[in-house]
Amino acid sequence: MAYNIPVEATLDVIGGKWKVVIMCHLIKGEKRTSELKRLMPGITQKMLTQQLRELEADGVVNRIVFDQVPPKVVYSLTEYGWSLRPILDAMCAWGEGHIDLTDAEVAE
Amino acid sequence: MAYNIPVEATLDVIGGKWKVVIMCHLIKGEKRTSELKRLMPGITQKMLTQQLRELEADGVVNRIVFDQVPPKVVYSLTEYGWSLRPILDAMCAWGEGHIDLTDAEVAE
DNA sequence: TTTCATAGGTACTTTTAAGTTCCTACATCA
DNA sequence: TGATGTAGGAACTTAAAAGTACCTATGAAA
Repeated sequence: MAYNIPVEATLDVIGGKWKVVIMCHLIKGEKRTSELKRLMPGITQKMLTQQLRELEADGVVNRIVFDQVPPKVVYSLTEYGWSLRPILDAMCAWGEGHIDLTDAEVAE
Repeated sequence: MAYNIPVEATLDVIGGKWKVVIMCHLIKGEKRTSELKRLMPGITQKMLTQQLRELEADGVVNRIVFDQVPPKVVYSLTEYGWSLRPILDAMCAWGEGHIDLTDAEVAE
């Protein structure tokens, strides 16, 4: 598909409500499914799996299944996923610097 | 509202299908509504207005109305909006470097 | 033996995002 | 005179995203 502006290609990969959050967690190291769920109390099992599948299909996330019971699956960023790091870092940094300043700065 | 991770604050402001695209255009200079519409052939008048209103409400975009007929309205980034620039730059750069490499790189 | 935790799958519903169509006002130009 | 461009409002519909509830398998621990 053709884009009107290159940044749309980026949005295709990291757009949506959860992908950036998931990747921000994976930046700090690989995580198994249950860890991610705990880190994101707002996400449902279904959405987590779905988003991880899409990230995997885009080559951004790696999925490693351990053949054991109870099941163990570990997710991590691929090399390709690491190429998104400047974006993730910038987004995280901005968020840290502007949490609720949207409201608070007016009062200050 | 409380966030589980700071980056959610960022997503609150620039999340969605159009906001990043709009801001990427505004980075290059102020634009009037019709210009933005031409730059984004896929957006509808309604969505454009709606997204600009939200960006304005978040203090990211400036709206200047010229009292003339036919109407003229010019949008630009506020100083606060400029603080998002590192994110926008990173996203644009990634998009430029990875357009359809998602498909092409496999073939190569 | 029953319960628990794990990593999902499936079917269904709800919510939100986005799109469509039709409307206004008025100066300008053909 | 009548069409054109501008910026947007309002009502309505459709599509996509997200959520809910319930299901599986199995080894280990209580």
